[in-house]
Amino acid sequence: MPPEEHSFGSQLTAWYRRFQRKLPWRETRDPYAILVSELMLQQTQVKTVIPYFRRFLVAFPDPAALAAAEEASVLKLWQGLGYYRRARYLQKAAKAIVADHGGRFPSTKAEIDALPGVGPYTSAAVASIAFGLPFACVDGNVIRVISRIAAIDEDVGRAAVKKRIQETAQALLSGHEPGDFNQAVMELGATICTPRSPSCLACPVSDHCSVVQRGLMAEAFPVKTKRVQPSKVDFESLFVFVAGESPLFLMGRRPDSGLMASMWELPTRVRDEGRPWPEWFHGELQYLGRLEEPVVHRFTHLHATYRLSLFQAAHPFDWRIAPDGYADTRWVSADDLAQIPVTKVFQKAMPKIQAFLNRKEQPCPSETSTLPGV
DNA sequence: TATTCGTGGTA
DNA sequence: TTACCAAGAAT
Repeated sequence: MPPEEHSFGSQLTAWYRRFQRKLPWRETRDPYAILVSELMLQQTQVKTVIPYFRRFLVAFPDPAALAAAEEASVLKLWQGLGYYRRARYLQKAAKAIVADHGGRFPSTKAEIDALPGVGPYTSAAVASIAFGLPFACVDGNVIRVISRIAAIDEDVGRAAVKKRIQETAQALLSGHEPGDFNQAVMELGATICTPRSPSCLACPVSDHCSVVQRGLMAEAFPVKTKRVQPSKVDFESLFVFVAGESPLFLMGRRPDSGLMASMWELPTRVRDEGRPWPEWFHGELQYLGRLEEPVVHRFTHLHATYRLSLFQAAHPFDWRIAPDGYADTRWVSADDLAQIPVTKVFQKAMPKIQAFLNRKEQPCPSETSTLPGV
């Protein structure tokens, strides 16, 4: 039986259909495009994702195109978006769609759920948005909205509380168009029922909200336990270059698992004063100096500082630093940088290196080097 | 269940 | 400056 006109779901979906933001992934029902958007949107803000989404679909318009691509070219399009394993999962999913489903996107909840990188949220989102299947998705927005609607004052990190939120969302979805309902809850969380300073006066479902009805503070919900403090780590990095018409410098490809997997960066290791760089270091290189200020970068679980030392080599040489675990190393030119996926830390470091070299070369402007930008 | 995965925005 | 968090999943 259909829900009442003034029910939570009816009022919310009506609001959504009228006031929803115009977003690129809302202009298609192609399940592959929806999947791409959902993988990109994991822990990542809408505004950040939009240009990445457009570029990605131009380069890889369907699962077959993505499945056939070089991994490096996939990571290149993901460069700067973070959580790079998502890019690898997405390509794995495309390969699975080609291999296991003949290139046709699977249309059942169980099959979607089995795709790499697809968890409870993404599975429900794709199933509901692309196929109209009645599964409520629960992301950070939904947790916030439901915890306020129901005034849930228990820690949402607990499994039992998450289950309650999931079940509440599922019950509220009943009888409504699943894709619109799910997106409506998230849209409400993103634009009205925000973490701080929510706009309760503009909320289309405040009549149904326990927090509003009881005069509670919306910002007190959801209840979360505090996070662990990020640890601090000092790194030291090398910029080793060979001058010339087309200058080259050394880069390493990180291992295919762990932090920034498979991304390229300047040769870097955990700082250990007193430990010399390997033997090849001696004789081959001319020391140019080090950057005065380290490059600082904050990850979610790590606060990192990178101290950079600069060297010049007469010729490219065989470089081995296997003990520090690079999957590959290369002498890179400016043209190469357009192809190689690099970390944000590298992008932060390059201008500082350029500035250092420019200062050093000022006495000889005629020899001004043309080191590549990022 | 807890940790490990990036980066950008906000107060 | 720090803390928090954003359309989470894998291990």
